[in-house]
Amino acid sequence: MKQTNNFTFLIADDHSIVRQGVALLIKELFFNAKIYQSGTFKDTLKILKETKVDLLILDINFPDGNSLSILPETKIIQPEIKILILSAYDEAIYALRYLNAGASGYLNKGSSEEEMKQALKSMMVSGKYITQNIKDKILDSYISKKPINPLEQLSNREIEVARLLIKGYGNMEIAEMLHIKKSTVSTFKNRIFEKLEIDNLADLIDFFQLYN
Amino acid sequence: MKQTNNFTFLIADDHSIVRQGVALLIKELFFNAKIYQSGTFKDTLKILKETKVDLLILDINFPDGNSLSILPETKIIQPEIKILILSAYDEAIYALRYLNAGASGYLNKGSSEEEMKQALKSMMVSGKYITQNIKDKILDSYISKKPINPLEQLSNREIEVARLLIKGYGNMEIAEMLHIKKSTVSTFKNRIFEKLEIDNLADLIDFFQLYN
DNA sequence: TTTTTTTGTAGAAGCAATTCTACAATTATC
DNA sequence: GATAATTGTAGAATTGCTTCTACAAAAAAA
Repeated sequence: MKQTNNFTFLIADDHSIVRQGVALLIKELFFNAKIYQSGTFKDTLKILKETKVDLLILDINFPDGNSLSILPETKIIQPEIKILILSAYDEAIYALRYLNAGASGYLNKGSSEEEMKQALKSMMVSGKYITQNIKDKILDSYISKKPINPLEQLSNREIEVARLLIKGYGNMEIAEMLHIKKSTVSTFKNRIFEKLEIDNLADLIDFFQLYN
Repeated sequence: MKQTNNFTFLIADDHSIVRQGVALLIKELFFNAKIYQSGTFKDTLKILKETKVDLLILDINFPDGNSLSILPETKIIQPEIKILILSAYDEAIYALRYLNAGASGYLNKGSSEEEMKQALKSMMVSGKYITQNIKDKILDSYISKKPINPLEQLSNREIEVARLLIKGYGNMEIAEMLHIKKSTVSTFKNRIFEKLEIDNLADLIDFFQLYN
């Protein structure tokens, strides 16, 4: 059954097909919805300044700069706005960051149509949408008191090693630079990976790009 | 003005919103269109085997393995099929590869709705769609023979391996995925590094971030 | 249309990285 | 103040990765 409420949506994504797809979904759920679209950072802020928006649907890979920095700006312009993050990554790591920065929902692009509709409804009704997966993460973070920035878990020496690793140095090179044995470097690498719950260099590089 | 022809489309993309968006676009242009959708490699081939499809719209980042290898298979099953590649990356390097492998059109996800409609119409009318941008690339590549983008130096298989490497997969995993020996993966890794004049994964990731 | 280069593949030997175990020193926690 | 957890360090065994060599097929160059 279609809602008759007069909500206003802004879809911020640089891919017009994605915008079209989301718009279609919204129309199916909210009959009278006003839907705005923007493909750039600039346009997004422009629309936000001009028009009161109920729900901003924001793509995580925004072209000009990272979408993380839009969040605080958006909240300043429209403190009441609800923000649903649309992400191409399934990594729940990213979710916490965005939720912390002011978003109140996080949705993966790979989700089914049903999940998406659920997310949209949930955002409009209860103002938030968080999957069980992410809820678990948040709980974990409370229980274990792990910092939101996972890199804070690393000890000084671990950070030191991690920095050299992401620059592309091998274990032996790092051992020489830090005047320790290569087996020690391996141990550190292992501990770093364990703490961040990853198992390869590419993910470590991602982490440093995101959180550093 | 709407066409009345009875075309069949298959949209292969792992993101349902994208599929919805494309489907909407097609419906606007081709009134009676039959539209199939698939979210995996397997489904795509299954549908192709069962149903005659006029136009396959294929996402470049298909989850299970690379979409490049679907092209020859598709052409074997349905030699008459037209293929339009949908890419999230800037056309640059990839377009030529895919056109060479049997695609007859290449479209960026960031294109405007108008461009997309143009592409779809063009695919159905003339059987191909290539932007001026790509035409220029083709010309350039004929004239200068020198790739502007260093990644163009890599062969198809090398690109394939490189993309798995930057996702963090190890040699053995890649060997399994591509059904080759791990020593072969090592050889490829070496050739990739040589061609790009680098010697570690971190630099490879940088390269892909810059040029891709 | 030969000749040369590139591409896709792999075996074997050697080298590097990981895993498992360990331990003392520091730092938290109870 | 005593007990537990974390940190910095390393050896040995194993596993994974690189290097060097090789070869056939395809593509490009001469």
